[in-house]
Amino acid sequence: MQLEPISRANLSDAAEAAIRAMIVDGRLPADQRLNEVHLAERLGVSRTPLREALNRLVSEGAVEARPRRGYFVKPLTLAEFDQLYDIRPILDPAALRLAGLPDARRLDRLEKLNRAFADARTPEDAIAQDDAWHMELIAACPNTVLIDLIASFCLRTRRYELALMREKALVARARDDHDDILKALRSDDLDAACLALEHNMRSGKAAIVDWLRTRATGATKAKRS
Amino acid sequence: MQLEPISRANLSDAAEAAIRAMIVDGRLPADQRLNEVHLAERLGVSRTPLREALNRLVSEGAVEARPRRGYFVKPLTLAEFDQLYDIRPILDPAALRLAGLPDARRLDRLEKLNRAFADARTPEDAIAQDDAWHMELIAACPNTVLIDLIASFCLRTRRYELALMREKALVARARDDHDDILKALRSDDLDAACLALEHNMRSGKAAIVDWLRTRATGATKAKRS
DNA sequence: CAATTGCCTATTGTATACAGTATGCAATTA
DNA sequence: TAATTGCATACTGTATACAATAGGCAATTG
Repeated sequence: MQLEPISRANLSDAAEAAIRAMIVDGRLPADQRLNEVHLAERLGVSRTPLREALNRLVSEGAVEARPRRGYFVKPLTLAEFDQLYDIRPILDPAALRLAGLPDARRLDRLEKLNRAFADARTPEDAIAQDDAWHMELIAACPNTVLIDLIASFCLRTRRYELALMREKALVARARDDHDDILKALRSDDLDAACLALEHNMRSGKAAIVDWLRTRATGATKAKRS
Repeated sequence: MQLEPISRANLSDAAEAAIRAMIVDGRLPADQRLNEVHLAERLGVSRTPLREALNRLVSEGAVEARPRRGYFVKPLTLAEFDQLYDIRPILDPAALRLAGLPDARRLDRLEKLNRAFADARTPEDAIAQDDAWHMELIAACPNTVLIDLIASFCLRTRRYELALMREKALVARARDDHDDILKALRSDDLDAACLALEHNMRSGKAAIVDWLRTRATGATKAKRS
């Protein structure tokens, strides 16, 4: 018989997930100082696993560490977003090229994921489905380092995408983009698929850039944790 | 007057650097278990900063963490190297393209660095100069996330390059590669420079792959820390 | 009154103590 | 003798105690 090993929870991982969720959905606003003692109390863990969690979030880019000053929620900036989204259209098509044309089973899964994406009720769900779609697209890529790298970029861009999705529903356009990519793949045209993928990432970027531009920058005053 | 702020040492950073050095130069062999208590004693720090250092090395890819089992020196594998070096020729030319043609001052610095590279006495020095050359080449790239990413790949590939350089001196070929890139840049031909850069990375890869293949894999038995 | 300096407090950096788990060995049983 | 089980031990995961530093406030001085 086949059993999943029961998850013996690890406090650092739990804290990391909890803090990331609070940052992503805005309960911890930009530039918020993260007081170790208060935050540890609120999460019901000690400072040791909390600090491990914070350090991982630093390497993920969600939190900034100023030595001997503390940890702060990294604000969303047009500059960072611009840079993150200039990298994805480099990485993703390269991964797809290495993956080659997907087999029939994967194509079916991609169509199913795209429908789930279109039907998503919440922004959180939509982004999760979109990420899942893109990861499935390149799942056959033999370069796992590249796959991990792309996955880490998914996490890093999530805050931006969520902030946008809260205001605008851009799912329809992205779903059509995905359909275009699938169509090219079904005609065994890898080059066209890569181009469409690049276009998908760049147009997604343009939408968020517009939104960040119109938004009054800053204005989120830091309060105590 | 201009003063450097004196470095108020941070034990985590110091430990991180010390452990990385020991891994890179082989004092800590592959698959070596890193006992927290022993290693902390040897470095003269407590377990807390040591663990922070180890966790950072994990995200750098030099160390592997098995939950509740401990930390281990990640062995060099052909598979990982293959993947790392398939990514650099994607990232570096993209960064160069974003950076555009370098100005005269940067070209001069590049030639100077290339001479220092050719004159390097030790493998460590040669690799440091090579990395410096590549980072200088893309220094004008406005995408700092991409630059940081490439820098992190430099660190991750360093162990492989050092292992190779210890046996073979491949500096001459790489120096000529660099010269080719510079020549293209001086003729204002960005496309040709990007192509030459890609070739430089791929041929470097081929050399190390050959070496890893001929080497008897494994054979480095793990001992206590 | 402005500027500087010294002290106080809050907070991070580090060390250590405690708890729980994985691994190896010995004892036991068939 | 082989297999299994219980136990001892060493190690990681977590909590907490201690040390050191940064920032603010007040006192002092010109």
